[in-house]
Amino acid sequence: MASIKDVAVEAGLSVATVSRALNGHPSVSPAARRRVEAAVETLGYRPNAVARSLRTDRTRTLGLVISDVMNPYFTELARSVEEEARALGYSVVIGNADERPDLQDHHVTTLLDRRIDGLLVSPTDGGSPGMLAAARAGTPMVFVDRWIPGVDVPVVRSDGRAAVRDLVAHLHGLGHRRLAIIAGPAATTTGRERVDAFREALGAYGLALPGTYIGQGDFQAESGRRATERFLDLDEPPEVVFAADNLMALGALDAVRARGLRVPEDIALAAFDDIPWFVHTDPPVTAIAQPTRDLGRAAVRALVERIAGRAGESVTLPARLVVRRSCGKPGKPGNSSIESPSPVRRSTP
Amino acid sequence: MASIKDVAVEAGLSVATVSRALNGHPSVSPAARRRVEAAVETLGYRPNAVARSLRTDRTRTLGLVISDVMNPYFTELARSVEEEARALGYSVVIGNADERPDLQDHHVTTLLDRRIDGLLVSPTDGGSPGMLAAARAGTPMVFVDRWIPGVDVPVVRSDGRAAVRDLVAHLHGLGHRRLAIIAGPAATTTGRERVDAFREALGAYGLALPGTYIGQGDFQAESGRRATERFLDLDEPPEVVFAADNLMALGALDAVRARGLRVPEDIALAAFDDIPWFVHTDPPVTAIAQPTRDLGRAAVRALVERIAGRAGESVTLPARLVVRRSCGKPGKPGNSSIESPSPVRRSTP
DNA sequence: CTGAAAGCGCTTACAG
DNA sequence: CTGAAAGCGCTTACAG
Repeated sequence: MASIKDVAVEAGLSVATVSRALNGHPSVSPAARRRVEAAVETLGYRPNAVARSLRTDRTRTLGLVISDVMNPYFTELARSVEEEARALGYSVVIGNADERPDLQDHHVTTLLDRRIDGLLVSPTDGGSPGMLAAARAGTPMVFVDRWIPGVDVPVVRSDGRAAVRDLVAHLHGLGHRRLAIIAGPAATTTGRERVDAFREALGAYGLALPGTYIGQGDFQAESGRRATERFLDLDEPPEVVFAADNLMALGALDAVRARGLRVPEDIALAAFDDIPWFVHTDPPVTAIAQPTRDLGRAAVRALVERIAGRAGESVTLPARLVVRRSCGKPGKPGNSSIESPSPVRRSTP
Repeated sequence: MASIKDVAVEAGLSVATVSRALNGHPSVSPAARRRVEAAVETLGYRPNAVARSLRTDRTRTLGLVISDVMNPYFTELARSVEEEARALGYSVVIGNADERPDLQDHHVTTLLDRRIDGLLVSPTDGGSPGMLAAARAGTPMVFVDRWIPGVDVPVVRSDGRAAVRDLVAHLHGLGHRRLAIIAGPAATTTGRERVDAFREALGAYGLALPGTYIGQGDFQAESGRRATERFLDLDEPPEVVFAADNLMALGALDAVRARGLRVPEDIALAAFDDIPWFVHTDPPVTAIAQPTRDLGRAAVRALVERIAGRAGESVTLPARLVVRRSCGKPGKPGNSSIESPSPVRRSTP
């Protein structure tokens, strides 16, 4: 592969001048510029980004460590992060932590070893040692979606509190009184917050959230299945199950179906995180939608600010309720948005 | 950030000895090794992978350029690629081409500039100039899922021919005679092959595949919707729509539902690529499942072979039919596998 | 406007 | 077993 030295020889110039021409430095004569261009063309030369990074101490690469790529929410987040980064001249390298602290550390370490310019993290499980060390060491960093209290890093996330209130209003309006939740890991902020918001919203209606109605999940489908089975085994099973993410909702659907029960007739279901498939599940699932694209964009912008040595602001965007049919026939759901995309006909009248 | 020089000073050794200790070179005294370890520990030293790469001309990084991260099939592929790569000591950088040749070239170029050791590609649209140039230039490369005829690169893919035959047998057994397909881009191998396999399988039953029953899609949901609308507008609409990927099937479901029609009563639906959600759509979708994990693993292994200068073998794995309810009441579907995961009860008896 | 030289942080023959 | 030195491919003060 041709190096800058080859280009210099071909162009009859020094590597210094070639470098300057390549980088659009002003003090290069038009003639030299033309000869460099010609040489680059004939040699098919491409600058070696590794060498350039070593010299400049910048890689123009961002790291993104997320908890689970297979989760459509994170996939969409990753996509919008890459788009915005590309627009700003950065590449992004994704590390999939799979909700495992050790894997999260593996990726953080690898990324740092490769000298990425900044790190976007949705921390698994209250943060892993390596991740916390990186934050302390002053690596430009921004938390997305989840964050770690007490760590001085900007946070870009969405606030589901209002949407959860809308959801509970909707459920209460449909006559439901025994509401359960499948929570995410208590070590994650989103795991805790969604339970807190749910409990608080129930409180406004004088409803309690007993321990038996809190299923412990890990944001994976299988845990949603198990938690739902336990709910169904109770002497007094809940009338509604609210899954704190879309994968646990999938597991809940599995469990309900496996018992030959129906949603929403036998038990209602709602989920945090809206995904395209929820329109087509049986029944379509009522969900809380995050402004995922905007979150990704804001996170990248904040990180690039940090890299430039500026503050990088935290951003909180509201989530919103999307009512479908999985909780029963829609009533008058407060200030929530109602989705009626087309002349939907129910197969069971 | 501490460099190897700092470690050398701290340990009272030369950088050469530190480097050797770090790399597990045999000719380092136990005493020196201990001092290096101690120095590394106190300084929190981590080798700079950029410098190492420049020196060794290897990055231990693989590039993966796929056509659409949001497609669950590719997400799963990416995941298994990363897993296998990690097991072999490689990182992987993913580029999302979004079915756009220009974006594919952007990623290939960026990846090559960063001197990745090898490239895994699922080519968009018959290949982009930069990608073809990379292949000619001898970059270690392997095609996954899709490939480009005439380009001398190992191909790891799955063969859906037998599964498509099983599908057509299943459909024929259910009494369907007017079968349509929503094809992928004709420029992609998977776009063409699935139509060919379908036509061939129909031929075995003396059924034709008229042009009006071939919808031109682009593997995105929206194109599935449009193609389905056109089918439904025909004087004699098809009885079955076979979508060549899962996203176009989603679009087809949208279109059918928007007209107030039902699957499978009004029109049957099947899809290439199986995904977890197909179990929970209304109705559950009959699909052809690829051995995605195995494909990812085999692709990485072939690429690592190539990087090592060896041949790297092409691999073709069979896909298989998974019968659910979207084509009508299951009959006796030849040698296909029938999925009945649990005591499923149909809500409409 | 141009070039010679230093240096980024490593690894690795070479000599001892 | 260890160290001095060269060199990977760039960029960038410095001098002219």
